[in-house]
Amino acid sequence: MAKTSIPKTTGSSTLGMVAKAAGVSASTVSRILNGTAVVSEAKKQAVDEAIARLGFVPNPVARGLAGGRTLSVGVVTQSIDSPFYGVALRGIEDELDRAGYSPLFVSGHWNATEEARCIDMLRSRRVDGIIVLTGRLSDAALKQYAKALPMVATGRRLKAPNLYTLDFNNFEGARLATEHLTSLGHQRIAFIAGNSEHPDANERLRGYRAGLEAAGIAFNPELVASGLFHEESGMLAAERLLDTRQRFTALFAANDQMALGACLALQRRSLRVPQDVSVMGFDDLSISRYSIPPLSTVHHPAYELGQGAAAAMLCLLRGEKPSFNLPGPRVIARESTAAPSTRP
Amino acid sequence: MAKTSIPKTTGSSTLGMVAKAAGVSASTVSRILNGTAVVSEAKKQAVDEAIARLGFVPNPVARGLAGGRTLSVGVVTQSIDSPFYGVALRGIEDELDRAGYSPLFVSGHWNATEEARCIDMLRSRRVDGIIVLTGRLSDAALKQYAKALPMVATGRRLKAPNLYTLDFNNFEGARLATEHLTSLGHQRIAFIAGNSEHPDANERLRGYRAGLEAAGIAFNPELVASGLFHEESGMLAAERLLDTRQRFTALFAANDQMALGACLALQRRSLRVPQDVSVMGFDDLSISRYSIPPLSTVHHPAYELGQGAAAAMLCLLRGEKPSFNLPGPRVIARESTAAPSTRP
DNA sequence: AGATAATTTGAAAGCGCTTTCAAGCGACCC
DNA sequence: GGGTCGCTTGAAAGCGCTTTCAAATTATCT
Repeated sequence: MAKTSIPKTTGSSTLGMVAKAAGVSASTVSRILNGTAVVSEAKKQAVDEAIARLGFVPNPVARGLAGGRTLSVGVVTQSIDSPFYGVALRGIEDELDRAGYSPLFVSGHWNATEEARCIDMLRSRRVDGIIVLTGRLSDAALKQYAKALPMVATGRRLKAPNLYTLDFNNFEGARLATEHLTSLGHQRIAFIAGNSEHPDANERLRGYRAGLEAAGIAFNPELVASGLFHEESGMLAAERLLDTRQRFTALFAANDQMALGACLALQRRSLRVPQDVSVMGFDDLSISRYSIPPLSTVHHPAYELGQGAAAAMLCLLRGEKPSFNLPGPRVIARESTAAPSTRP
Repeated sequence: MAKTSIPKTTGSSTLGMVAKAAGVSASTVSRILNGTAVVSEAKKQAVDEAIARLGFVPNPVARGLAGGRTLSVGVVTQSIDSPFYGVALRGIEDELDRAGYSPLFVSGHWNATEEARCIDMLRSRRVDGIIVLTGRLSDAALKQYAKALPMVATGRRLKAPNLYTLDFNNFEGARLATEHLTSLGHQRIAFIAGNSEHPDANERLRGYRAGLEAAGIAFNPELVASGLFHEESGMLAAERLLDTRQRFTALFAANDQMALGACLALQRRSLRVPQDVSVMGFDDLSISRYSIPPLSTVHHPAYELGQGAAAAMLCLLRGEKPSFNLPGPRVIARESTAAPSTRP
């Protein structure tokens, strides 16, 4: 185990002590700390020196009470252990940290009521702003919240004062995925959709249909099954698809987790991926690179999404207008997709 | 999208307003809120009614400043998007939530210095206690911190006032895994260890050796390669193992992620799992149930670990002595392990 | 030079809550 | 019946910081 410095006695020096030590008033120290006003160079020196000597660290709690700003931003995610959003959280954390802010993560569990509770809680904790990762809150509610606090939301496209949204192009991603499959020569492409309360799910379904259409393939509702974005549901959906006796040479799932579940279902029925059925996912989870076979998928820049959301929040906090371009979708062709075998 | 109630105007009523509305003093309201002292039933009624009518919610920031308690506990994890610790975080979140506390997650990135910074930060935010999920901080540092704040740590076994630790029996888990393999008839069992700065890594290696010994199999250092607990490193380690030309019929990796990476390496060399090589993981990540083939592993109760840590913290906070029994390790035999094929 | 405007600075009033401290008030006792 | 004790309650003093507001200082102008 690495050697660790013994914790210093809690930074319990206060602004008042710094003021006294530097021979100035508390207000002056505060002003220097916040750059709220011009202070003579001499005093600034003295104060800086005193701060260093006392190892003073401002107390965010007191700051929050007095000034209203806590240097913390609330993050409403849906499940703290989501493999996809987890990466986004890391992006948020990194970006916020750079600016001296800290995130406050809370989970809404895909439930509007709970998300609202989370937001109330965050507000009572006086966060300076709130980032909402997708979720089920209505656009109206979000706009309403933005009247009181800077808000950034992902997974939607909204314009409102004090609110910034960034959205990944799910439609285009799914269209590209489908195109990848059709260009390999697949004609009968099954689709495992996400649950339709999820906005992304519908966009991806639309993209799938657009991709088919572009290739002149008729949409066949019998080739579509629905899942809940996790492995188990993907497995079940694939089984249902298989049970319909509809033939298909490729299977596109609305996310990697369902694709992985589907692969297992195929394998259980002795169908080989990709020789018998090509499988395509969506999101590019880090695990997908190591599945067997490595999963072809659409890269979804989760880290950048989180980072961008945080950067936008920082802008809002500074009173600037954020502008951020999320990388577009791109197909990652790995080994789970191939041309259909010649004899069907 | 689900319909959402419009956010109520921020709960900006204060304790003072409640006091006035109920015709009592602020102190009385505070006492009722905290149960700090006996208050006549009549006033209690009046206050409760006023609280309800005004929709009053105590401001945790002010509470934190005045009373020192913020109803929040800091959680030092190593990476917010770890598939294993993510589940533990969920356990913490759930358990804390039940008691009205909220977690403050920060990432130490497996770096003692950074962990120390995190703890300082948490303390400056006046958390009521800190949970450290494994990590690299020295035991001494932890004990030191515990002098100032209740601490709970996982991944070690320590006795100190105001400090509670809970540790999973990694040794026994690895021993059981090895036993599972030997009892299937494997004699040549390779091992992918974790990096040795990680305490768990060493325990698991010990368990592997103990398992071998119990079966009367000599430990062969050439059959051990080292990884970094992620897929890529598992894949690389497996390749190194394969390159040594040492024969082995089973491969045990110190965690699931490395096991999954190893599976891919085997597949790339046209070795079938489990027919040619049995593979065993450790941790039982949710994904492992859906890998191909589904991975045999040792169940590590991450959720319960988090929950237990949180419960212990709540005890400490109440001034009680925590006592919590973590479920022991148990082998989950899935399809990646089988008896070795008769002709080697 | 005297007056006025522009700066720097400190005193003091909170932010919303907790927590002494002591007052108020019946009950209880000899 | 006066004194003591135990209980509920309110006033007031903070917690550590920000932010008016006004005083003190310096610069600027006629």
